[in-house]
Amino acid sequence: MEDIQRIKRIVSGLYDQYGDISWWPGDSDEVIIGAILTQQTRWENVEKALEILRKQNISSVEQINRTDAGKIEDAIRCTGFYRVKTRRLKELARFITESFGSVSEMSSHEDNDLRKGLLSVNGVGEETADSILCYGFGRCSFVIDAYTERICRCAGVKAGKKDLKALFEAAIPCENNKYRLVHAHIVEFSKEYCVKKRCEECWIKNLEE
DNA sequence: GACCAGGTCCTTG
DNA sequence: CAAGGACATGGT
Repeated sequence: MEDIQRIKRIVSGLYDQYGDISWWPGDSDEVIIGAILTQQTRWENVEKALEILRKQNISSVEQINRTDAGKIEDAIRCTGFYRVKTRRLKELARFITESFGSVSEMSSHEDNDLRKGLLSVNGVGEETADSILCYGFGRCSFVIDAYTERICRCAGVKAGKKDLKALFEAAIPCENNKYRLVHAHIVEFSKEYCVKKRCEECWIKNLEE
């Protein structure tokens, strides 16, 4: 079976299993901040940090620009890597302000402009950039993470990690809600089966028939 | 106590 | 280019 076909089956199987779920809600500013905070970190800890940031009025890009690094570090400590993440938040916020003016002004730019810009910031890799595009700006930019790769390996997809983004984008109709849903499904499925090593119960490895 | 989490960057070979 | 380490806290 072709890779693309396998991926389509994964996508529809996941939808059958989980249906419509709400995942990573929040305005553009919070998604941008959360995208940095969630790097290599459990989402529950990110939520705690976001709550603290909200209470302290540091939950927008503009406020990140204005707030002392030390104060941000304290607020996001529970997400780990808090010094690097503070530096990344600062650099990203400064970049956004300097090259776009503001978060709302980013909306008028094309996906590719935004993506290239985001990727030029130290600390923003592909997954972070695509998360911001998909969940923060409603674009059709598919997020590939470690789980996606794992599931694809498990399903017998031959393409390497680098090619997965293009494959998923070819397999999914370009509707933002589908994009966010599929990525969400992959994460939920992975936590439920791969992480808990319940591989015997996993249908992904039997896509053939 | 060991091991991992919704990554990314930097250094080495 | 691939592999290995650093970044750090919190949960199982």
